[in-house]
Amino acid sequence: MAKPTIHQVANHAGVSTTTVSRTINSPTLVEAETAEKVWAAISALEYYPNGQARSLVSGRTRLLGLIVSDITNPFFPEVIKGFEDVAAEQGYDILIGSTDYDPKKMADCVRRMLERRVDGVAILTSEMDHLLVDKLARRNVPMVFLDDAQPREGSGNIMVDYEGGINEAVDHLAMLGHRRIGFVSGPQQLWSAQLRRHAFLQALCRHGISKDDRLVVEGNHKVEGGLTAMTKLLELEPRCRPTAVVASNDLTAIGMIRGIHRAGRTVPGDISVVGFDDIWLAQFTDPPLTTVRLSRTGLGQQAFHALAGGNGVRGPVTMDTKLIVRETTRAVQ
Amino acid sequence: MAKPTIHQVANHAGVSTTTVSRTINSPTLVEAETAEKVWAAISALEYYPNGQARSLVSGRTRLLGLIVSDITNPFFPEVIKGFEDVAAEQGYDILIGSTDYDPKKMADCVRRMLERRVDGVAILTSEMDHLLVDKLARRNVPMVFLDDAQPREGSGNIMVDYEGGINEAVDHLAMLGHRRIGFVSGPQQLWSAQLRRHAFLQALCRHGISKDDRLVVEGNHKVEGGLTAMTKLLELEPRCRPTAVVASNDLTAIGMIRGIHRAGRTVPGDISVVGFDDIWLAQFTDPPLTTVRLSRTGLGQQAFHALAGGNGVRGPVTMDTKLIVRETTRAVQ
DNA sequence: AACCGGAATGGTAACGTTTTCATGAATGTT
DNA sequence: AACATTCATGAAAACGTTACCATTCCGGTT
Repeated sequence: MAKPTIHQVANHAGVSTTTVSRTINSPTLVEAETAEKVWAAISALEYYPNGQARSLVSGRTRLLGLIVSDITNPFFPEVIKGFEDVAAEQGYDILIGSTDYDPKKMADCVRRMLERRVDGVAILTSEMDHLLVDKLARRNVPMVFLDDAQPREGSGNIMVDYEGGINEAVDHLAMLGHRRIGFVSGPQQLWSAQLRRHAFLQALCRHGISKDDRLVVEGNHKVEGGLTAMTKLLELEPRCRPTAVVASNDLTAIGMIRGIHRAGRTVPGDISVVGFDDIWLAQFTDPPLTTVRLSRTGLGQQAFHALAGGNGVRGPVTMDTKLIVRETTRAVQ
Repeated sequence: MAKPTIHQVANHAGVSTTTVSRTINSPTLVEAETAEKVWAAISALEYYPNGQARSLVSGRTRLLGLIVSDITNPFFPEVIKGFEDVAAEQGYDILIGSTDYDPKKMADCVRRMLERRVDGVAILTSEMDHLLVDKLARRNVPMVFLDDAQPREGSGNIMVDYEGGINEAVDHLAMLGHRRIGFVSGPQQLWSAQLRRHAFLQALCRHGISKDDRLVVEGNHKVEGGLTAMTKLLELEPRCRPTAVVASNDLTAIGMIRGIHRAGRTVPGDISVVGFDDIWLAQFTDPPLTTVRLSRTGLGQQAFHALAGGNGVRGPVTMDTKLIVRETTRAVQ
């Protein structure tokens, strides 16, 4: 009684298992009266179809893999939420795997996904092994990546329009009269970090501001990296010092604000700060952070659609970004 | 070739499927030489056993459900991480479900878990329907809860030692000379919020500080609730106003700090603040937050062990808490 | 009256594993 | 030398579904 099978339901309703299956999956094929009996039996026995058996025969698991590097990074939970919400709506379940930036764990994730026969997998982590990806490709597992440097044929790729948002940010700062604008980048071995840095330099160029290498320093996309990078910028002699800084992500921006405060200066009084991502907490920093928003729930949704959306054609998708002006930017004195 | 079965492997190695299965699952039963041939075939064909088929016959899915209310709440990602890390280590996969505080979505989660035949489910959300829980219980699905008000026979329950940590916090404040200590609670329909509030009042009592109802106000465990609660506390006439406040969680504390700043006062100069949880970002508030730490990765690990740990006996477990002194507390002037 | 077509249902063979149970071959025991 | 015992393997029966092919029954054509 604990876990009734389709046979028990069939018995209880006095029909064949085929009919029960049909009642559930293609209701039009069974007479109303019979269907009623079947449903009665189903709820009487509290029958839940066995997903394993189901997908064994159908070949589809309605299971999607989602690989992220670190769920603890404030960037990811919202991505996951977006993905999961729309997946659940469509009857898909999701299998989460985090790699912790460890190739070994990454390989493990892939193995698990393969054994579970996921219907697709979204790989939202930056460091990925080509051999592993090929392994998935060979088995025709639909895939989607985030900011993949070398997009693969037949795989989805979600591209973020870094240029758009960062341009807006620099526009905004230029409009406020800033000419010495610094940038704290992410780790440059990260492709997406390179993209952001490049977008910044280009925006600068567009405003006819000549590049000053001392104003571009490398962080690590973490709070602590932003803090030390800022300290470095503040050590410049006063006339070189930036009056505004753009960060490669919000965590970095938060670290930078701390650095500025720690040096006894104020934001935006002395220095304006612009972040990137608009993580949830950006609105709660002190003062609230002006930043470029990248919709992460939207990103999750796109990732889902690229995998199981509908038509099955997978191609590149662009996520656009837009500047959210809060209180860390002000006209230069 | 795309998805080789155990038969193909058997053929390729010139043995029976039984032998292949044994090579994988109980290597002692097969001769070294044969095993070698089998492994060669396995890697030549890139064979991954089909998990669905596997668990269909074995009855175990090695799949664990994890239901949370909102993955976006900074409390959860670390819990998930703790849970997932140890689960992966033991060869379990996890199925994530979030309820968004919506009973309908909760019911949906339960149905999905049941259909997937999870080997156990951790329900880390506060609002849960008894009927749903009974449904799981009737099917003998191992369960574990967080701060369950009415622990069920045979189900695990993880209890947080709120008293311990909050006592430490009040000790700390009393030691610094504070006598008028406020508390901003969580929503009182939440059992765990009641527990925290109660722990605070008891700690106060222990220090011979009489309760002042004006100093205990209800928040909502969010930043915005902390802010408005604090505003309310600051409206008290100066001689009643608290010199220190304890928050029911860190989000609330962050809101409170903002409220204090907004009123033109300083932390900890004018008012000391203590949070609860020690979410990741607590160390990055300005100034860094003194708070009571509750190890969330530890919590996730406990949840896993309660489900699949080993001996199979499930009972209550206590998570202890401890004060982390940072920079939002100072001796009263 | 014989026939055809469709609608409703049932029987059974897949799906890819693991788990009996059975079979030999080899080793050890008396 | 006959007989247990272990060891390494294989054949076939599960596991719970769905997909395919019958079968039956009925109303409608000719």
